[in-house]
Amino acid sequence: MAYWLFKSEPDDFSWDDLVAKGEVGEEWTGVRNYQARNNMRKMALGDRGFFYHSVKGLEIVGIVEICTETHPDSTADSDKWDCVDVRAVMPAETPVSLDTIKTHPDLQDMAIVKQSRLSVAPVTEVEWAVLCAMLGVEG
DNA sequence: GCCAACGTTGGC
DNA sequence: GCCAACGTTGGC
Repeated sequence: MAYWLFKSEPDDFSWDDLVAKGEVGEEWTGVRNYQARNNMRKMALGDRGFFYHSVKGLEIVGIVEICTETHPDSTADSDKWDCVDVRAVMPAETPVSLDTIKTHPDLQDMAIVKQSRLSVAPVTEVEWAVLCAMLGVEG
């Protein structure tokens, strides 16, 4: 299984919005960046990810699961953009802030530190384990 | 194929 | 609200 990080502005689509969608989840639409799209193309059913609030909050607030295969983005006006559906698995017991991530020695290579604009990014197994422990959740 | 101009993202 | 970083566009 692979691990990922999804960023969203809470004013646009928040963790609570995803929780409200329940087991069915929601299409992760609107990605118009090739690198982020390519990351989504590598995702598989059952992969897990972090849900991060950008702009407002600046912290990881929950765990999501990829609940569809990659499929065309229904909101795109061309056929080159794909997405997956994600559903909320569990909230973070203790959200982890960007500031904390930036100061943790094991998390310096994360895209959120090095490439802040990438909205869908891969997470390594080590990063996953470290962050799950900090979040107070079972990876 | 290069690069300047422009638009968007996201932290501060 | 500002601005740095980055990606995309389009003229040459």
